Amino acid sequence: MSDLKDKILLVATDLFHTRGINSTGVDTIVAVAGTTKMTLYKYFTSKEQLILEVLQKSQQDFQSWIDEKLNSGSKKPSDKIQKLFDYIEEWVNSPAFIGVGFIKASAEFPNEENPIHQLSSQQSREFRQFIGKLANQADIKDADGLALQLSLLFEGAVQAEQMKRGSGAIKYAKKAAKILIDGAAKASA
Amino acid sequence: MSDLKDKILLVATDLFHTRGINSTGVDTIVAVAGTTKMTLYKYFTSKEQLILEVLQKSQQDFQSWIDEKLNSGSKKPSDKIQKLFDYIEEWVNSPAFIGVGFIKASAEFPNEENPIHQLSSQQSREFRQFIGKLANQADIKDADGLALQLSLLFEGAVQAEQMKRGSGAIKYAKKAAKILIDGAAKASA
DNA sequence: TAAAATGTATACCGTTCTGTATACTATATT
DNA sequence: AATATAGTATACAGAACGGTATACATTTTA
Repeated sequence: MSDLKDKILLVATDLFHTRGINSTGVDTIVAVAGTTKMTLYKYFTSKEQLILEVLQKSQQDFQSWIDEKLNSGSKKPSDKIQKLFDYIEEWVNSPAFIGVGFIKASAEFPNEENPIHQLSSQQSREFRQFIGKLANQADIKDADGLALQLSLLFEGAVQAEQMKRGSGAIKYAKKAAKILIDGAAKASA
Repeated sequence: MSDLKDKILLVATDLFHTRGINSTGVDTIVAVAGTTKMTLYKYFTSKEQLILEVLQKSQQDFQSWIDEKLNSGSKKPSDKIQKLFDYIEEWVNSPAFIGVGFIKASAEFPNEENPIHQLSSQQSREFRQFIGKLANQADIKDADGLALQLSLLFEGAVQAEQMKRGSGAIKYAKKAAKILIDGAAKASA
């Protein structure tokens, strides 16, 4: 992949998060990236395509990071789901954290027929299913139900953290998650 | 208050939620409201002012609705906080539900110096404090902590419900809320 | 060395955006 | 009847938007 395409993706990701997607013009993106519109439109057929690729790359990066963390720790399923929010807290508190793409994108593009909304919705669903798989392997009875609850905490905490950095939202989300997981584990015994 | 100002506020509220704030032009608003830009700018000094008033009115309406519900039921504090998510579920499942303004607005205006972001942030904080007051009256020990957790569930569920209507998110949020409330109540005994 | 690919620079097109100026009409109020 | 008030209709200014056309420079490849 070209260096410039990467640079454009990186810059766009940052600008979309700090200024909003609709409020960020392609002129601004190329200016910050140090290139021109001609180059941008060589790699991306449209601004919409650029947005979609930014969303995809962001989610892939996050998912890879989480996967690696989970694989480097305990292999026991019940440990894994317990550790999940510890890793999320670590990720949210890292300086590189700028938010979750699909949460913002679905707010800026509420129309369900919009491709950007559809991708956002799909990413949210996939992350919930990922949690569900962890819950299932940990032999939790209503794994899908717990996964939905944990994803609500996750999305709520990220939202809160974006509204005000250092709000401590993620810390309390983690505590809540542990209570819900323990409750669900007990119910399955 | 003028009929037309009310109508503009109503139409703007609806359009902002269904199409997004930045994606809704004042031309569209006045066209749907059946009036002209001259009239809009007689009542609102700018689009930003209109957005701020829409946010304020939306939150006031919601808060009034919740207050009334809580006052018409049991006066016992521990009942009140237990009932809170029942009312929220009723509200989310009502046909009139279109979302929570401050959640979307803070996503579209991420800059913390922006007045719209500031109002959104304040409204989120006020709602959390409202839950905290209920928790306090119910003699829950870490009332603020529980309030934060419940607000995360609230915001997460509304977010999820907006991504896909009928997702059942609010139902599971309610279950999670009951678990967290019971846990917090026990800890204070 | 010739040609192909990659990127830059810049001007531009058509559209849409917020916001305003101007002139006109209908309705109350005094 | 005279006058203020509320609203309409419409045109337009000035800027920003997404996207394209053209011409040129640089590097890679064959």
